[in-house]
This record gives sequence, C-alpha cells and structure tokens, in this order.
Amino acid sequence: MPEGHSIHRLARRHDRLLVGHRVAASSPQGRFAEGAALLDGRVLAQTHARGKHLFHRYVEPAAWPQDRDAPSGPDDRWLHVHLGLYGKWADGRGEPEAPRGALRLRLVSDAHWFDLRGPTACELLTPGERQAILDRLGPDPLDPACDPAPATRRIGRSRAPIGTLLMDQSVVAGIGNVYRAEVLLRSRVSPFLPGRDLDATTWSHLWEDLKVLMEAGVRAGRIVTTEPDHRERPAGRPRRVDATYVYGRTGLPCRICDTPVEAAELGARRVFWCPTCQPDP
DNA sequence: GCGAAATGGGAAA
DNA sequence: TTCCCCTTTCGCC
Repeated sequence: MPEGHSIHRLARRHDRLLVGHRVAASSPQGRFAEGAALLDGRVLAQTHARGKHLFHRYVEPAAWPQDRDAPSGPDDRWLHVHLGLYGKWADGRGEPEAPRGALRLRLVSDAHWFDLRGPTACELLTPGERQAILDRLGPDPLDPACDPAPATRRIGRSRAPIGTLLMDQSVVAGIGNVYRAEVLLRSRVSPFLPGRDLDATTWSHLWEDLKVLMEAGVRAGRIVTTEPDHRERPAGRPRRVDATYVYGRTGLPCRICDTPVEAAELGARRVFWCPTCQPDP
C-alpha cells in the first residue's frame, strides 16, 4: 500500500486520533528502544506527510497546547517514519493486545493504540535533519501548495526514461510503482520515453492527473485508476482486479485496446505498459 | 517448510 | 548496477 496517498492518509488519521494526546511509547522488538524512550510521556503536537515520508512532532506535555502549529522549537522531537516496501501501521481503540511478531514501535494514548512494523526508517530527527529530507524531495502532487516547476525542469533536461524519473523521489515525491504505471497509461505515454522528449502539454496533463488519482487514493484508502466504463463490472465498488489498467496485469488484455500488457525491469523495478496505447518512442 | 515477491530506498561497487 | 535491509504473505514442494 505505501505510495504517497497512504502516507498522507496516515498523517490525517494520526492527526485526528492522536494529536493532543500524551503517548506511552515502546519498542517491543527493541530496535527503536532508545527513540521510544525519548518519546514516552510526550504529546503529539503535529503530523505531516511529504511524499512517502511521515513526520510526527512531539512536545513536552507542559508545552501543549500553546505551541500547537508553532514553528519547530529546540525541544521538539521529530519522529520520521518511512514504510518502505512493506512497512505497516495498524491502530485500534482501547487497550492493545500483547505484542506479536516484530513490533518496532507502539504508541498508546488514553483512547487508541498504534503499532508500526517493518519500516525502512523509524528514527528521531533534529529539525535540521528533517529539513534536509524535505529539501531533497521533489514537489508532492498531494501538497496543494506545491509548485510542479522544479519537476518540469528536471524532466525537460533529462535523457532518462520518464518511467524512471517519475519514481525518482527528488523529481516528484510520492509516486510508486502503481501510480507510475497507471498515470503513464492514462496519458498514453511510454515509460521509456526520454524525459526531454515529453511535450509540455502532455506533462501538464499528466501532473494534473497525478493529483486527481492520488487525491482519490487518499479518500478511498486504496489505488483505483480505472474509469467505470473500463471495468469488467462498472457498477459498485471496484474489485481489486478492476482497479488498474496495467499494473500487475502482465499478459492480460489492456483495458483500452485488448493488447496483452507487457512488463520489464526498469532500474530495479518492474514496469508495466500497453505496447499499443504506449508505443515505444 | 521454504523461497520468492511485494506499492522502497540507500549504500557500495 | 548490485547488494542489502526491513516483514508478511503466498505459492509451491
């Protein structure tokens, strides 16, 4: 699940359920024991998502709520979580069950519990370290205030395939393998087209489509990129098999033209495309 | 029961 | 470009 939409959804959920609450923090697995000890007893003041990175800002209980939305202060502790390929947050109301498996971080408030497993990153950062992460990320389609111009410039100058550029978090933040495949199909662009050969109008359309798809992903809590007319079952909640045009559909018919979907390794990741709708450059 | 794959990314070579 | 890490799940024996 963890492309950018999942992380923004988690940030909103943690904001709604945990901001303003004092947390008991622990690392039953032990790998984040020191960090958890530094968070224990603090209050979550703020959550923030950028691309696939999730941040929590914790303050001393005495500082809450005066510094809600205050600029980051010297006593703040920033938790940085990146889920990677298979990291997961789970949560529930009331008392958590006894920890099972590899539980990196558990946060418990008076009302809810939150369990984090399998993240690529779970660490405490200084404000400067956090800023360094933000600085190396490209514009995030899910950030309403963001300006796509830096991504436009990077793509326009690059000979690298657009399929590679879209997955590069320093070009655009938050796209993963599913959104990459799907947004390129929807704009009829081959993943192998060099960035500099993507015309401005198509890029503009593609960027707007990314915003639409990812905002829908935040709302739905999953990725659905197909238009109802292109689904086997147009009515009702889309089934998993109806959710994508090409992602994970190697050898199956393209939903637009029935050509078998192709797949190949691009960089270290599998890329999916329709050779008819997205002809090689 | 074991290996591979998965919506990721960083470091090493 | 290759390796390595994180964890769970699923297919295959």
